[in-house]
Amino acid sequence: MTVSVTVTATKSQLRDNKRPQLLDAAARHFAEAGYDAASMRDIAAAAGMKAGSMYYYFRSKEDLLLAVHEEGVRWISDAVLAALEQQSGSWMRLEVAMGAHLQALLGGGDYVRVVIKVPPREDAESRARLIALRDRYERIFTVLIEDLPLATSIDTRHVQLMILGAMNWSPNWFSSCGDQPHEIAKSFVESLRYGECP
Amino acid sequence: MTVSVTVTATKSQLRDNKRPQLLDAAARHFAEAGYDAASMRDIAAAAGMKAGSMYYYFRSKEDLLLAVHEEGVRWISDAVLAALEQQSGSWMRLEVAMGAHLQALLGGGDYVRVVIKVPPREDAESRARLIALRDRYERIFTVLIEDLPLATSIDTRHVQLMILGAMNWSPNWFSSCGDQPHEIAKSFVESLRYGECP
DNA sequence: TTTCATCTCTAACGAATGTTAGTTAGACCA
DNA sequence: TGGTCTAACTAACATTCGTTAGAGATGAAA
Repeated sequence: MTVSVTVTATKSQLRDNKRPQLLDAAARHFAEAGYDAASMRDIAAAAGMKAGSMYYYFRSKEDLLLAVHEEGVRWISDAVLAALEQQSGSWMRLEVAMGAHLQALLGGGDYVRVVIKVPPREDAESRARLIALRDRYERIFTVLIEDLPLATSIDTRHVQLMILGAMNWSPNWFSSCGDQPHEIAKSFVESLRYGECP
Repeated sequence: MTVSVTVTATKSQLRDNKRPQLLDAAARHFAEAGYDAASMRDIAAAAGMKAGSMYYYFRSKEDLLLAVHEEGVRWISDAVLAALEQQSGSWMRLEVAMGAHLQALLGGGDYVRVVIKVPPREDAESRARLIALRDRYERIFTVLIEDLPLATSIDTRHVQLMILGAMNWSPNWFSSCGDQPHEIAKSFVESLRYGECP
């Protein structure tokens, strides 16, 4: 019995073996070239296949993008939630969350880069579901920001938009910056916390 | 001599010069669909021409994008510099500059949206020149931020990256926000100025 | 009226695209 | 051994794309 179980497990592992490579290749190409400029033939070649073979795993190019998106959202969510565990102090919690977000986005994470840089098409079937996924992720920051002891005149909604914008725009300049993701997070939080000099 | 000069000038003005309409159509399509998904045929149709005719005005699609970029940078630079005239007070100057930037970006400015959302291709010939143009524009904010009386521990370089990121990311959420560009600018500045409650 | 530059169109080219249909090699099961 | 499923391939299909060449059309100038 155990033998047969082991065999089937091995079999199903061998079976879907190239799906991860395919997703990796897609994530890399989408992140670097964008949706249109990343051709199915290029992605397939990077995964060691021919273009037609991909349709055994994914029904369409759009499906491939959606799969990458889901993986990316899961990845960054896990990273941020893990970083938040056992952290206390509202400012420190925001800082580690931002650090994890920036690390996931800038530290070579192709999947996350796709989530940020390559939005699903307007007419994509599962667009609504993906946007809902992303909204739920961003709600982590809603809570973190509402916990901050900010000056009463400040609109926390706008603070959140500012913070997410600042982070998500960072791939545009990071390579020529020199600082580490966590240093950048710390600096961003400081700018928010200590504003005008007394 | 002057007569002939005047005549040729009048002639070229009287001529049905569709270059501006062409640029408008290109800006709109690039802004809404991105570079690849905006086809020359669609752009031409929106300007009341056939695709082949565009090549009388522009040598290539890439050239068209570059022309839109230049126009966009000029537009937003003029808007921000005009808003800064006769404004005093470092915080107020930052606020009006941000308000003008956001207004140009969110108030239906297709050219500016292209500058922000559609970067020139990696292999584009004039990419360096355009990046230089944009850098010069962003240096307006370098000065504005260095003039702020910020807490000494704060890195003004990161403040600038945060502000530009917050602004340039705004097209992603603006439509479902409800606030006006200038209100958003004011709110962003407040978040920076009055941080932690005393 | 003829000439000439300006502007636009038509028609096509070659390349690239996402996708599909049919096939094949190999592993597993009865 | 024969039948079945998996996973990949080949070869093409129908579009669409940016771009070009050459031919008309239009209006000003000579």
